[in-house]
Amino acid sequence: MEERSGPGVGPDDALATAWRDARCGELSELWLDRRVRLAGWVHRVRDLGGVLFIDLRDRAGRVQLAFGSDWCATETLAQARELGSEDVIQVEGEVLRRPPEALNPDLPTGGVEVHVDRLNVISRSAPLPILVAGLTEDTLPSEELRLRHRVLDLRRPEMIHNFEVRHAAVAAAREALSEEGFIEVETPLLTRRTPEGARDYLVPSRVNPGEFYALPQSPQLYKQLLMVAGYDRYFQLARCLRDEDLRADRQPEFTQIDVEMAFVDVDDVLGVCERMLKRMWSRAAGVELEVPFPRLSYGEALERYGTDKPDLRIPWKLVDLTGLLSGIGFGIFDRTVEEGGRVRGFVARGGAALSRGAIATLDELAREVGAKGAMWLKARAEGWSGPLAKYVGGEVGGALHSEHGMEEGDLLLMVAGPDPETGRALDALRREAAARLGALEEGAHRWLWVVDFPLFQADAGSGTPIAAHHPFTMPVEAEPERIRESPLEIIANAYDVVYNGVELASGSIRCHDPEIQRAILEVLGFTRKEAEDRFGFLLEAFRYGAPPHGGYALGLDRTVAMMVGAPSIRDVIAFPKTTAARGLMEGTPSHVEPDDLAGLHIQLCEDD
RNA sequence: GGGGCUGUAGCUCAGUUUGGUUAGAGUGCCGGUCUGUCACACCGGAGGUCGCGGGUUCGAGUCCCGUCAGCCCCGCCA
Repeated sequence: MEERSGPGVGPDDALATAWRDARCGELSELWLDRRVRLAGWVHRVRDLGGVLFIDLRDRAGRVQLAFGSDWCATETLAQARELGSEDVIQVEGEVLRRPPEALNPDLPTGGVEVHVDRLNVISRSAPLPILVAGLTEDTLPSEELRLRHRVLDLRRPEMIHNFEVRHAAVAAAREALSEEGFIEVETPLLTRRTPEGARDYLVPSRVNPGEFYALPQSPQLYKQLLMVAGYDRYFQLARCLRDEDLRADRQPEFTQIDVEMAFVDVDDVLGVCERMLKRMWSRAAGVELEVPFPRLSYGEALERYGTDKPDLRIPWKLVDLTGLLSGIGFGIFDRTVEEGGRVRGFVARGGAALSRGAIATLDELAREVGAKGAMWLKARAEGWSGPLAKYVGGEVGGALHSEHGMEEGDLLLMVAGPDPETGRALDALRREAAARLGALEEGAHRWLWVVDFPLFQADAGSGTPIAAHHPFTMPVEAEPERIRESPLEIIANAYDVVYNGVELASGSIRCHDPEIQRAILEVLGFTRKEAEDRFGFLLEAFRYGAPPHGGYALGLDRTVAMMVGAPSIRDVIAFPKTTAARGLMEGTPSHVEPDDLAGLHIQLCEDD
C-alpha cells in the first residue's frame, strides 16, 4: 500500500505498526468514523454480488470488511472478488457502525465494520489441505493431518486460545515466583545421565569420540547444586526429555516449572506452590483456587481411593468389607481372605441403574488392570440382586445399609485380593462408574496434596527397594540405621499436587545429610563407585556446606491442558510428536548420511 | 514388547455385517446469478490407487494374510 491516508495512530496505538493500526479482533467502537489500516488472513468471503463481505482474521480475532461500489473503486471490488481463504491482505478504510439489522452479537467486533477503499494483496494462499475457518468439533481433520499441516492447525482460533492461556499461565508463574524472591536460572541441556528412571536421549560428542551427553530428564541435580551454591530460591521453565513411549499426556519433550528453595521445610514449599498455582489459575483460567489445598497421606489415599492420585470430584470412598463379607459362604471372598487379601469396595450411588452389560464392562476393566474381576450387588426395590444376593440377607444387608450407607437404587462394587490389586481395580471402577452415572461433580476444581509418600517401594518384579520419588529425597525419620534395616517402612518428605485425579506437580525435601544419603544409596544398591561415577559431582558439592532444601516441579503441559479442557497435551504444545515420536510436519527423526555419522564416530549396525 | 480402534473425493463421513451394474453425502475447490451477509443463498461443474502389498474368487472398498500410518490403553515413564 502506498502512502498512509488515514490518521497516523488510532485509539489503541500500542499495537500499531508499519503495516497496521490495530488488530482485527480488537477493533472497538473507539474507532468509529476513523480511518484504519488492518492486515490479516481472509477468514471467509461472502460475495453477495453488489456487496461483498470478508471476515479478516488475526491472532486477536476477526472483523468484518465490507466492499461495495458506493465506496470502492471498480478495480478494488474486482480484486476483492478474487480473494480466497487464508490470503494475507492489507486494507484501509473507514470504520462504521453497522446497520441495526446487520449487527452480529456473536462477534466482539460485531457492532462495526470497515468500509474498505484500498486493498493490498500481500500473499495468496494455495488451496488448503485442511480448513482453518468453519471447522466444528465434528469436522475437525484427523490428528494426523493436523500435525502434518500444523501451521494451518495452529491458526485456528481454538489453538490460538490454548497458547494464549499457556502464555498467561507461564507469565503468572514467573510473576508469582519472582515476587517471592525466586530467580530464573538456566541449566544445561547437554548433561550427563542421572539416576532417574526413564531412558535418556543421547547426543554424541564430536570432539570426544565415543562419549555422549544425555539430554536432561529434569534439571533435578542442577537445581540442587544451585541451592548448595547459595542461590536460595530458583526456578526455571525447564524443557525435559525422556525417551519413553508416548501417551495422550506424555510427550518425549515437555515443560515443567521447576522450583527449588533453601532453608525450608515441607510447609514452606507447599505454600509457594499453592500461591503460584493460585496466581496461574486466576490469570490464565479465571478460576480462584482456595488455598491451602487439603492434604491426604499416601496411605490414606490408597485406603480410601485405591490410588495416590484420587479424583475428589467423585464422592464415593472405598471401604473394607473383609469382615462383613467373608465367612458368609461366598467362596471367592473366603479364599481371598485365607490368602491374606482383603475384600474392598464402594457404594456407587444410583448404580443399580447400570445394565448387566455395563457391569460386565466394569468387570472387564477390573481384569484389565490386573484384578481377578469385580463383584457387584444391587439394592433394588424388590431386593438384592447380583452374584452375592443370596448371601447378604438380613444382618449383612442391614450392615451395608447402616455402616456403609447403601440405599435402594445403589450398586456395591467389590474387588477381592491383595491391596495393590484391589486398589488399582477399584480406582478404575470408581472412575468408570462415576463417568457412566454422571457422578462427577460438574465444573469442580478439586485440589489436594498427597503427602507422606514412602521413601522406597518394592520393585514389582524383584521385590528390591527402588526410590519412590528419587534417590535424593529426605526421609521423615532420619536415622541411617533404620533406613538400612527396614527401608520399606520409611516415610519420605515427598508430596504431589493432584487436580481432579491428575498429578500435576511433585516434589520433596532433599537429602542434604551425607550419612543419610549414603544409607539411601546403599539400600538402592549403588556401590560407592557407581554413585561416585553417576553423580559424584552432587555428593562432592554436598561436602562443602549444603543447606536444607527442597522444591517441586509442575507439569506445565498437563496444567494448561486442564485449563483449556484439552483431551491431549498435544493441543497445548505447538509442535508435538506422534505416538511413534515422529514430527510429521518437519519429518523427525530423519536419516543421517554415513559421512556425518563418521564425523561423530558412529557407525550403524546392520538392521535386524 | 502387547492389546484395541481407525484408514473410502482436498477435508469430515456413509457404504464393508450378507462380495455383484456407474462407490455416495456434506463441506471445500472451479464457473455462474445475486446490494446486508456473517455456516450467505441459489444454479452448474470438476474431483476416487477405497492406506500399501499379496491371496481367495468368474468378480473384492467388502473375505483372508502381511505391512505402513494415526489415535487410545497396558508395560514403561522417580
